[in-house]
Formats: sequence, structure tokens, C-alpha cells
Amino acid sequence: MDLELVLKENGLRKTVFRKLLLAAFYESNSSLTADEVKCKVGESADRVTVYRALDAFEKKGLIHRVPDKNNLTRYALCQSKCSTDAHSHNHAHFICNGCDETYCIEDVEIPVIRNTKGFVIKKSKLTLEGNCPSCADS
Amino acid sequence: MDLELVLKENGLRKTVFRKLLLAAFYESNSSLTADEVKCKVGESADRVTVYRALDAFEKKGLIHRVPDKNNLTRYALCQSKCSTDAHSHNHAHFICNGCDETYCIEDVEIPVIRNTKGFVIKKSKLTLEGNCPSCADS
DNA sequence: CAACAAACGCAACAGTGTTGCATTAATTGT
DNA sequence: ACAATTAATGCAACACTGTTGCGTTTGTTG
Repeated sequence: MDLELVLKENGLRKTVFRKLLLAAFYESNSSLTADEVKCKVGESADRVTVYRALDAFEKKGLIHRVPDKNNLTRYALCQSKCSTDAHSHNHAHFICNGCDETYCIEDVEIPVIRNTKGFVIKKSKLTLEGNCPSCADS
Repeated sequence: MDLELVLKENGLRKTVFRKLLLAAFYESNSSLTADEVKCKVGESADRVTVYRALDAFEKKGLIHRVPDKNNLTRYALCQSKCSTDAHSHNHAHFICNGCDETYCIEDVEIPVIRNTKGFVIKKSKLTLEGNCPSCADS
């Protein structure tokens, strides 16, 4: 995966930080918060830089928001290329009670609920909870 | 519904604020954030008092946390009595894109996902999104 | 290499939620 | 009815996440 090409294709400049940021997402098998990003790849980078880079990546369809156990803003890499500002994900998410990580789960079918008592349903989100493979169940 | 009795049964003192707080939840058909509580029933009450009362109500099994569109901590009344510190809800939640409210949806079946690729699933949460009956779809 | 604009760093701020501690007020027992 | 006990409150201060403004740096384009 040519990270610099990915940045270029998305109209993003290849700065040192953004290359590291993108690499971090490609290396991660789960997801990252702004703080985790800062610890992992940008201890020197300003917090604001991290937030703005995450915003930019999200807008370009490179990463998407995933639910977080502690109500933080958490991002994961988009598997299929999402169009600018129009993410089209339809996978479940798994929150681990051990490590608090959030994983994207592709192989679980999300039920399609159409309507209930006057509520017009546009989207259905399925969030699973338990222990991830790394956090063996006690 | 005798609110004072509910408080007493749960080992909570019947203060002016907590009676109003409980009443607010019984009157609401959706859910409340700490700020909404403050605006609705306790403009005079201190923010901390609101937070602590919500914590106390949750611990006693009177209210439960529901997902919120803006990652706020949002609570809704428990329909069936939940035991202290052991909420056992199994209903879906609906987030309205119009009013940002969260509603508990009792008549939607939540799929039971057992296992996928080494993830041990303890709980499944289904969150629906769209427009509530009050916010007519445009 | 100059011009332009994106990306950055810093400071300051806003909102949500928490903790410590002294004070007030509701309950319990006599 | 009253004193003792303890939950509940109010205030101050703090921690954390995220945002905004603005001047500076740096990558890209011609």
C-alpha cells in the first residue's frame, strides 16, 4: 500500500505527520482515538493537528467514526473507498470490555428494520460487546 | 404512579429536586441529558447535583443510559424494574436526526449474534436512526 | 524560485463530567 | 418533638475532550 499515493489521490499533502497517521491506521487492526494517535505517532505533534488531520481524513473518506466505550471520538480505516463526505458503511462494530477497543466486524449481518410505530428508519447500527480474541474471557 | 414511594423503595430520600427529576423522566416519552434535566426541572439546582442524582438513579435501576447522537450521557426511564447496579435491557434505541432525541423502542427484535472469529459476544445493541414521528420526514 | 494554499503550532476557549469539602436537610430512634 | 445520623446539596476547583482564531511554516504548483 503506497501511503503517499493515497494522500495524493485524496488531495492531502504528504507531511511527515500525516504519513505516520495514515500508516498507524493501516497497521491497526482495530481503531484509534485522538489521544491514541498522539501517543503512537505524534507525541511531538500538537493536539489540534491530530484533531484536524482526523477531520480531514474522515472528510476524504479514508477513516470513519466507530462507537467507543467511553464516548470518545474513535476512528477506523475505511475498507472500501468511501466517497468524500459520504461514508457508506454497513458493518457491525465490536467493543471489547477488556481493552476498550472497537473493532469493525464485517461478517455479521445487520438486520434491516423498516418501520415501527411512526418512526422512519434510515439506518440500523449493530454494536456488539464482549471480549476480543486478545482479551481472553475470564 | 407514586413517585415518593418509588424513591423510598429505592432507598432514596425524597428531596424536592429528586421528586421533580423522577417526575421529569416519567413525563418524558424519550430521554434526558444532564443539561436537559437542568433546564427542565432544576435551573436552580447545581450541575453537580444533577449529575449525582442521575448516577444515583442509575445505580438504583430507575434509569438507564441510552446512546446519544452527540456522545452525551443520556438517560431514559427503565420500564421494568432493574435490580441495583444490574440493568437488564434488551430493547433497541432510535436516534432522531431531527430533534437529536433518543427513544427506547420495545417492539423491535434484537438479533442474537453468538460468535464471530474469536470474538466472544456478551451483548448486542441495536441503534436505529432516522426521523421520529414528531419530526416529519422532509 | 516565486506564489499560493494547505498544514501546523500556539493560545485561548467551550462543554461535559468529576472530586473534595463544608453545609443543609431528610430520616431514624428515643 | 428532638437529637443524632447520614444522604443530599452547593460551591470551588479541576480534568478531559474537542474547537476556534490567527500567525507561521511548509508542501505543491506554475
